[in-house]
Amino acid sequence: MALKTNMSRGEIARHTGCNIETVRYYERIGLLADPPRTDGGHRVYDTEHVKRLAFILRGRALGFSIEELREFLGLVDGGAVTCAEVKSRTLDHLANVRHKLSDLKRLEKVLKDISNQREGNESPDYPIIDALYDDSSSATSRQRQTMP
Amino acid sequence: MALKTNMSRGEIARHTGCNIETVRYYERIGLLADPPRTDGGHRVYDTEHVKRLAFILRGRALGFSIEELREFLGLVDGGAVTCAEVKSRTLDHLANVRHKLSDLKRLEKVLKDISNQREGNESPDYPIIDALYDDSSSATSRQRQTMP
DNA sequence: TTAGTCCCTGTAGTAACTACAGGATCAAGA
DNA sequence: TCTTGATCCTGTAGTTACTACAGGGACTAA
Repeated sequence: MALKTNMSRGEIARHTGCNIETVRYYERIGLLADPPRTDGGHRVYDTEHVKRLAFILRGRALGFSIEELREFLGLVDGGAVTCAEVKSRTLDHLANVRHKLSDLKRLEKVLKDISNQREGNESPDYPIIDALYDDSSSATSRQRQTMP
Repeated sequence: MALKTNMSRGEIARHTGCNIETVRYYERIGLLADPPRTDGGHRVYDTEHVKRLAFILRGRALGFSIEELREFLGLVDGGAVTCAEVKSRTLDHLANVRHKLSDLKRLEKVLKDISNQREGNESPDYPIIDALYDDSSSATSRQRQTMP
């Protein structure tokens, strides 16, 4: 369906499936720009706002912190970073994303195995934990989910 | 390297790369079991604790909520759920995981493109946002990242 | 023009950590 | 064995990322 323009705050919240208070929060902390208003003071959002909000929400669902998303969006907005910085940060993010990908793939496999096996038997110890655990994964090489 | 047993709280925190207070928090809310103690009252952790903690931390980094992780761990511990419930929840989680996978793959592709292109030029609008945005992704079909 | 729904702002609560204070325990070295 | 510095203990309070509520104003359909 085509995306309606000139939406209210409630409408973009409903469209993206988030709480209206979350939209408000992202505006307050500067992650979403303040949209124009009607004469009466009601906010009016366009498709760019919706896209940006949708991006933030999915990013959050994927475990990126607000500050990481601020950086992603900085790449878009052309913030006060140099070209070399953009490249270096992008590569950092890429490594991070690839780690998450491989973790998720292992988890997917285990869940698929469980749902295939399980119907009448009761094998008690699923390898779920092992799916996201390997001995080499100690500490420092991994990124944190939620900033300093 | 082989995993040391009988670790202190500080040691498992260091080994998994998390804050010592986080370990404490997970114990307080019952996500990690209370380990045995020394005569003096110091906690003593074994490899199972470490694995479980590592699992929780990665799960959190992937955007699963504490309650979702409690369910995953419930599958392991054989909580008070029926076999049919286990299956149904597993399938829910699987769908959720696959959504995250496809989102991450798109983000990976865009970041890779950026890091390949970008060196001297300045194409200003990266398709980052479009990577995690598609018009069909309205609201209700998506799972939330952080519980009711 | 009024009734109902939605939006406005400010403030306060919750989830998931994170930090700090003041004291006890532990392990290594003298 | 004693000391000393690092680490652990408990309790409490702060932070991040939302979420909820209250009291009043704007918008729209009848």
